[in-house]
Amino acid sequence: MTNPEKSAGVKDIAQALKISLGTVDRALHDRPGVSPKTRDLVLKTAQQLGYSPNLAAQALKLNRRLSVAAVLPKHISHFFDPLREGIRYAAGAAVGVNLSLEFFEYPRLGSGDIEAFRRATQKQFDGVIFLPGDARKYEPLVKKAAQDGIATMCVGSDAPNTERIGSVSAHASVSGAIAAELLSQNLTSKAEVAIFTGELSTLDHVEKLRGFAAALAVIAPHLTLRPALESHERPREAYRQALEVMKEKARPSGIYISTANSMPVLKALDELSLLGKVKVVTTDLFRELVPLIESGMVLATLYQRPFTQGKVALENLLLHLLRDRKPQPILQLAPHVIFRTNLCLFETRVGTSQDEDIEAELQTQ
Amino acid sequence: MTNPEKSAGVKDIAQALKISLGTVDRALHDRPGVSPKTRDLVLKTAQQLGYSPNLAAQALKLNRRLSVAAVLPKHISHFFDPLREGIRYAAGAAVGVNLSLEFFEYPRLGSGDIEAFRRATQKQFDGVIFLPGDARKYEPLVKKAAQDGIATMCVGSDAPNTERIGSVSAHASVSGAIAAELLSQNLTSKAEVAIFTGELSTLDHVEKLRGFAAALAVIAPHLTLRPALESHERPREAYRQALEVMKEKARPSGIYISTANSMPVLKALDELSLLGKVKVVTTDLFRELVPLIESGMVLATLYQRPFTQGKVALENLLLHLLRDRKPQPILQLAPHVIFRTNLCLFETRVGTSQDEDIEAELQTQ
DNA sequence: TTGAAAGCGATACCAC
DNA sequence: GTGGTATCGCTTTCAA
Repeated sequence: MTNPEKSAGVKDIAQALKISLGTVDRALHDRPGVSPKTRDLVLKTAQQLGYSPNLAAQALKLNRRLSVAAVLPKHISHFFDPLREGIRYAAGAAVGVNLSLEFFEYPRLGSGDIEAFRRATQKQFDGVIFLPGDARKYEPLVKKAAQDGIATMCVGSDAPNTERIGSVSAHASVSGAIAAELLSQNLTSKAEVAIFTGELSTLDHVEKLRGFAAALAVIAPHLTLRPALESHERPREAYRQALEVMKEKARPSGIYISTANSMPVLKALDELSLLGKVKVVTTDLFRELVPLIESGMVLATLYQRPFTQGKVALENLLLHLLRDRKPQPILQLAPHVIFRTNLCLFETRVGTSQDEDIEAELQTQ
Repeated sequence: MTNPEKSAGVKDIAQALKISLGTVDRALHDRPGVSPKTRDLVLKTAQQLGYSPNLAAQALKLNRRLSVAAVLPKHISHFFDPLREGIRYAAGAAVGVNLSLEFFEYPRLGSGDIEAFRRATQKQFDGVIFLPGDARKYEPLVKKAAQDGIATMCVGSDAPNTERIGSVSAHASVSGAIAAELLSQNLTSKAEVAIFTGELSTLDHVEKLRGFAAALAVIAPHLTLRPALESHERPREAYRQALEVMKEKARPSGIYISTANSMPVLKALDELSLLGKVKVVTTDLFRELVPLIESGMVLATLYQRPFTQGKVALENLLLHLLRDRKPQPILQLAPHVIFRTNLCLFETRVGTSQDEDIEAELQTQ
């Protein structure tokens, strides 16, 4: 039994067994060129002595250098800017790796994303972080990347059943379910509710719809759900649809907007003088939304924590790249429910958050 | 201009200037024994070359060893166990430090806490993480610790205007305000609401009361607040008070329990067949609460993220101890609002979460 | 004021 | 199969 204050290193094991450092190293790492007997002996004494490798020394010697690409859209910037910052933050916090990070941008989901991904995977990066819009389209590309030895990590949404090494996103169906619960709490009598979504080919949006509908059915039988309104992320379309549906005599009393593209809908409501009369739950947080939440015109918004998503995505990618390649971790973050009363904790980040805001970002991550 | 792929090190600077490594190091670290001229020259070229120190090498050479104590109560375990785990997690993730962590325990807040803190600060730790119950009583102790060169970090609550190097807690007044908003959403007509609190000498509890009352006044003028009920964390007392107040003819329609000690109150409600009829918002999450949230008997609970609190507390303490001692960061985490619909994301941790649950912990941190 | 060199702990290469 | 040893980049001590 040695000094328990100081954890043992390879040297200690070698001394204890009167063998060389090289042998100890080989045994510990299951490398060829060591007899089974000595291997077991080393492993056992390592256990006994409480061996734990000095990570700093390990990192120094190995001198790993990794290159990672992040392929993300420019829009919507209030979501992807903090996400990128989360990635940068995690990159800065990474110790013992010489990490080179390259960002690839494309205008928006569905326009140039596949091409950007292809461009990124052609340069031999060690890992690529990307947002799978239409997941099906990425299947062959991710497969090819995996064959080329490029680890791919989904962020913002998932591409299930592909060779990606993991994914990080806000839990979509739970987001939808929370929206349903909030509306049910605020609409006590029989009423109709509507959901405005973006693109039902995006897994994330289907899941939100699913979660919303399911929760309504279970906990709010007094609320009936209208057919989902798909705006395809086009503001005009969303505005038109909102005007149309809200002008009806039997208009919905509650609305869930499951995409960040909520302003057109809110504008329509405003013009019809329905803001505040109709209960609205939105998604994400951005500058224009702030006064609406503060004044109670919007009941709540479901914050998808883009900074944390980016941070966690890179952290896990590095874990995969540096340590043993484990089975795919599918992380689904708990969305933050932002009301007018806790808005202040998130408000610092509504602008494209810069520099000093990192402290604040960390506070609510 | 050198290869931009690889960031420059001390060696590169030395070579560029044809001076020795020692001089470069002295200049970079503003150590004595270097002429102002060469110092500036080194600093300038460091800038030009994009010098960034190899943290692994730095850590290896410095071989810092730090000792940290965490002084926390045994009860309530569903809060402090995950908090301790968060501390352990951060300790495990710390690279380049030989960290020795020692836990001090005492039965509960107010019984043995001061003594435990004193015991911990007598052994010369580099840092101490503790929960300031009655903050006033800690003032002289924290001052003494600071004089002895021990960095103290508050967790769970804060001890303002003391020499602690920082604090991490859930934002208390916002917690109270959210509770008010939830009740106001669920009680639309004129009604009374009650708040059950623990100890009004604890800053955290006063703040929750403050936030609750303030938000009620602003956004829910139709709700009137009864005088706060202080249980002093005694279950019997809470139960008695609950029975008494809920038996009245003009009983409250909404209840906010701002302490984890909510079961006695819920038991009283159950016995009076008021569960589900009275709107209840609780604090924290533990096994017994789960079915009540699932069934809608409890509207929501405000989760104070103990794991994250512990993790962040140690992370910041280490930051202070290793890097430059910065001004005190007061971190107030955004509490998670847990409804029946997002309960599933938090449920994994209701037992005293063990081993494998870390992944889940991280998911919702 | 500056230079040279030893070593932190783990790894990998080359002898034997 | 095993032992010795140079090396990663930085800090620090000792000489000059």
